[in-house]
Amino acid sequence: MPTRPAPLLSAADALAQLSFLVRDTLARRAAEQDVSMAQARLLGILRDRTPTMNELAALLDIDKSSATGLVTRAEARGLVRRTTSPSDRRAVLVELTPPGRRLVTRTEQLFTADVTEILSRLSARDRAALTELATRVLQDNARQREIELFP
Amino acid sequence: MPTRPAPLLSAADALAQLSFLVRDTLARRAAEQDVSMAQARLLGILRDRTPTMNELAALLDIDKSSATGLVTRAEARGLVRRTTSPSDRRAVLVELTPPGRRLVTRTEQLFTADVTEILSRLSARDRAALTELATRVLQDNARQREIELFP
DNA sequence: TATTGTTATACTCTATAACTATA
DNA sequence: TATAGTTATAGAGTATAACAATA
Repeated sequence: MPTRPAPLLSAADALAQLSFLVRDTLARRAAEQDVSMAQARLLGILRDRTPTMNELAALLDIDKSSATGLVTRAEARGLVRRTTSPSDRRAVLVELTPPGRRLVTRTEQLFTADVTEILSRLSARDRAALTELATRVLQDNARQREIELFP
Repeated sequence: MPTRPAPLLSAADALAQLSFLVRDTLARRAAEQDVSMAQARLLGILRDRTPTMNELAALLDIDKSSATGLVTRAEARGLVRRTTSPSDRRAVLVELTPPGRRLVTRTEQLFTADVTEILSRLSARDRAALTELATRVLQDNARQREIELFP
């Protein structure tokens, strides 16, 4: 087992700065497609789910009235669509349209290439370790917030 | 050497979601002190500098008119103060007030405690590994962009 | 009565363009 | 003329509170 040098950043500083780096990378790719960060996040969530408006607000951690506006603007651009839930006529399901899905796919491909580049100096083992540790942290958090990390 | 289970998220997904988690955590603590994410970022930058309005806009990567509004709102809350540059009467210097500095310090302490909690399910070894890997990624990125990670 | 979603309203943050004061 | 900063304006994103429809 190789020993590692002591980190020069605290855990808090390292995670904060890494999050800014990742965020800026994603924001740049989203902006290339004329989509804001909030819209990109919305579309990313809808990639694998068709949540109700309430569930969507919980997943985005915003108020349901904010989710209404976000979805309305995305709908006006033809990226998502509203349907009425068959099981509860009060509930609204939100799903990607084909153009919305294409945009998500393109953004994802570009962002994945960016992350590959960002991690390119790590060994394959270290890349896997970083991904696995991040996933565990997210799983712990999702469990605590009682939301599903893997839909 | 213990083997790790294969991650259920891709590196891109894991880093994207982790960045949202960290950002939301910081935003929540800032909100507790009635400060937005943008205000918190502004105050954080002013912790170690007294830039001109122009330099501030560059550091925040926003338009100078946006910086004007940001500083005006922070000034109205007594968190920052404007002074005229002695060397150029057009230029405005922005600096923290004592209450602004106290707020920065408190927010930093709270955020550090949050990160400790977020990582609490990891072993000490895994926490150190995550911090060290994140730091290496940031160092690699800073080197490539010819920027100093540690100023 | 409780829940789901929308609307009305207000504030923050951001950008573009036009403007003032100084260099 | 050029630069530093502000103002006017507009749009996105967010929250709170009140509301309608459904359960």
